[in-house]
Amino acid sequence: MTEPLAPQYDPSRIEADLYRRWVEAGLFEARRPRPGRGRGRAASPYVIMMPPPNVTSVLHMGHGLNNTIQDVLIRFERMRGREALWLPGTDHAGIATQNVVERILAREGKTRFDLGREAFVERVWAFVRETGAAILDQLKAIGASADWSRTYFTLDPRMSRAVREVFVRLYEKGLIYRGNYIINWCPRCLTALSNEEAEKEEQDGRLWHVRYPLERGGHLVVATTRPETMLGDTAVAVHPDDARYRELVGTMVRLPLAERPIPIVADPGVDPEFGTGAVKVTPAHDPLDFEIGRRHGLPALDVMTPDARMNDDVPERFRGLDRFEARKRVVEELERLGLLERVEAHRHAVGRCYRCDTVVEPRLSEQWFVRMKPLAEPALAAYRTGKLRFIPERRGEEYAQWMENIRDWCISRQLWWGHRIPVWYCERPGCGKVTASREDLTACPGCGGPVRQDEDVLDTWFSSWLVPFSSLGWPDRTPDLAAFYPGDVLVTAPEILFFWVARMVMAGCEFMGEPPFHTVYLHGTVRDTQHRKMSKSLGNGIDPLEVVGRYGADALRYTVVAGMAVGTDLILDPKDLETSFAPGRNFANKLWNAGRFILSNLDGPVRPLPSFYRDGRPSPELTLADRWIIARCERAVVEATEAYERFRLNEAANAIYHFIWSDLADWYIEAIKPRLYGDVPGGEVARAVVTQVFDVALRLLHPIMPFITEALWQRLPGRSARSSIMRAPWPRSDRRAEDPAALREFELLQEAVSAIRSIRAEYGVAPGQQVEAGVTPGPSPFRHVFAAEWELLRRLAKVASPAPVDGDGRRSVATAVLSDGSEVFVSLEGAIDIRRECSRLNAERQRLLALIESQEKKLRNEQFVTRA
RNA sequence: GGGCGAAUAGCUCAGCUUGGUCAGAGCGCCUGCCUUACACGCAGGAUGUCGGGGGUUCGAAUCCCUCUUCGCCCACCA
Repeated sequence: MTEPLAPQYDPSRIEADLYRRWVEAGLFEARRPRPGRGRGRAASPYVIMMPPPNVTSVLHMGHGLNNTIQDVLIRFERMRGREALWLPGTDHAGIATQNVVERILAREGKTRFDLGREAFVERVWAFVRETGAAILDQLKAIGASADWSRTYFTLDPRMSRAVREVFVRLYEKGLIYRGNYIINWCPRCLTALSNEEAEKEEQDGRLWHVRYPLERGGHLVVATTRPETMLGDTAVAVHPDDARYRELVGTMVRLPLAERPIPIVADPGVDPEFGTGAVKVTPAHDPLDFEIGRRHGLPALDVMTPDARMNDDVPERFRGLDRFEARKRVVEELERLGLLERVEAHRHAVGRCYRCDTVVEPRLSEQWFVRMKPLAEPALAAYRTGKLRFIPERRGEEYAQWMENIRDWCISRQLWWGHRIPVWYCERPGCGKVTASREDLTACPGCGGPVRQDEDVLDTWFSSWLVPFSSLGWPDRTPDLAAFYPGDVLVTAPEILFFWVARMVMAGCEFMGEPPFHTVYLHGTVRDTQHRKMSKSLGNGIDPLEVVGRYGADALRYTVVAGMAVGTDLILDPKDLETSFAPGRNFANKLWNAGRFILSNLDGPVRPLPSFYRDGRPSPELTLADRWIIARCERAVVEATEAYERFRLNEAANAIYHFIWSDLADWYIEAIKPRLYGDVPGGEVARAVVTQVFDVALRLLHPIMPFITEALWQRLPGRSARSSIMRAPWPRSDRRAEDPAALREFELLQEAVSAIRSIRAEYGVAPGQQVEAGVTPGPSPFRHVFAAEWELLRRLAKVASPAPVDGDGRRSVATAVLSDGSEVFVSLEGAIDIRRECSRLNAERQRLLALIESQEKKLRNEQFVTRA
């Protein structure tokens, strides 16, 4: 324990070791409040649900940012005495994980169909077990103090129980239904996607104007962005009030290429302003067309295969063509037939698969849906009544808007990896019973006939939206559930506000009767210097583990916390880690060295001060510098605490940084050196004060920089490697410490010193030259200046008692005579710098002149008005 | 098409809710220092008409209007 501390702080030597000790001591594990065990009134627990990362994911800066923020909040509240539960888990992430394994299979020249469903799922399980949620271990490297003893996986059997329970309950309530709708289909993943999973992206495209020959002669021109879908047209629609087409309604056109007659219908969904005001209707490939088709009883003709090739319902020459290939061929043929009137550039939004970026195909298919409106109402009410708040606030309106316009949630996915839909169909002809069941069925509950389970699995979010209670044991009434639901804060990136956060609120309201948290803190996105989102595909990512390796976890955490204000993005330069993370590293090193200095100077006698105060007044043993640093410390406690409470983590970081570096290191430690060295009496008090203040600083900083603060804190007198700063109480604010007089007087001294220093700098005299007993090469009057400065630095600790009073009433601490005969006084009344004074007076004069001028102007205007 | 946010030193950003004492931080740059905790440091210094224009006010980075440029979210204009 007594090994000397290296002058260079080396995080790699302490971080892993400290983390292991924290885990071994069980310091991350939340204990359930045990009423009646005499532990006194337990504070209410503080609970954060970690957004479960994908099991197969690799740590990126987004995780780093997200989890650092959560860890800061958790550590803060834990020190404040609340039983803090940060509950981690991993998500099975249906599409993403299945894609990963399919890619591995592809390298072996196989597809999932070669293995078959059962073997494929087993293969994915093997993969997941093998990679072993490495992401969670990576979170440990950045210091995450999550309760690993409660880690869940969204495909665990206990989670499956919750999923089935929810599915069956909603089904029985009539909130889950199966239907034929246009859904977003990913032709590459071969599965349906929810609206949220189909990311809209503006893209330059074209608008083709195509002539559809009227059966009674002439043409009707329709505009389309996707000509290939015309092969599946079953009507043309116009607006009912559109005079141009009124008499055509009810007549037929001949669909080119497919050579089929199709009707012209009138529908209010058509915008007469757009294109030609006539729209081709393809009910199987467009949501609006689907609605029109339904209103008019039109057939839906699906012309594509699941992987978006033209199927057998199109003329033979198009069959098997990829949709974009088919588009080219269709356009070419139309052109040859003279049916292409014109083409114009057109910018429009296309949906892309959020996982593989493939352009989604709106496709008619039978899927399972959740009726969302009844679920959304209580979730919206929770926001409106203030039971749920957002930081930043404006996100609340986004949430409300989404809730108000909510659409049903397509929950079936044509994948194999996931929670299989707990629905069984009776295979006995004539029965056809459909049963949703909590238990696996082997026979139809209606007729006893053979049953077949639905082939599809549930959207991965169907398990994640239950996490706030399923991870605590729901549907059982477990002690954990009773103790830790509802939680407090949800910290996440805005991207998954609708995917996850909104749905968790809905599930919480529906199944637990209240939202799972009261605050949603949405932080920004990590971007590069060109404000592009960091991503693997762009190659502009920063590997947090590399940062940890080079600068330490504390430096990483400091950077992301200090670098981001509420509601803004975090910009980092992937090409210049030094610039981004050196401040954190430098700060850690500064703190380390301050600690080294303090610890190595505690050998001497320490006067244990039971309190710095006697009868509410500062003890007379405290010098001005002591009282000042205690007051600054008090201010830091208040500012940091308030900033943490308000999620202003950057403000907390800045306040603590400034206190430690500018106040404690730059001034106080310098000021007490003469006392510590024994040049001046009072060393024992200085030791007591500096220990106390340093202890507080470490505790304030601990949530942000847990490792270095722990390493230093354990070395303070009376502590051991077994004690942990994690269990140290949060510093309490003490109003007696505010001491405005000490602040004011010490600040005057600081000003005095700077004034003297700048005078010295201006005349180019180096401090080293002062050593020769006032003999300086510069103009001789300045030797007073040197003497004063050095004396001042040495004696900061002693000047609390009144200095001698000059003839004119000033209590001078230092005096400087300029070569022009003018003087700079430095006194406890005020540090007067002649230049500052002049500029102040000048500014005052300017202000008065401006005031007079504007008053005159006003007067003139009034006179003018009066005259007029 | 709607809604929202941002524009402050070379770079990354605070400050704006509650107008004056706020023009700031870190990095970078310049000068001088290896002063017995720290050169990942110390002490000084330069740099901004707070995006443009207008308004309210005795006074605006801060409030209002407008323009410009970026960015985000929502939306079934084929």
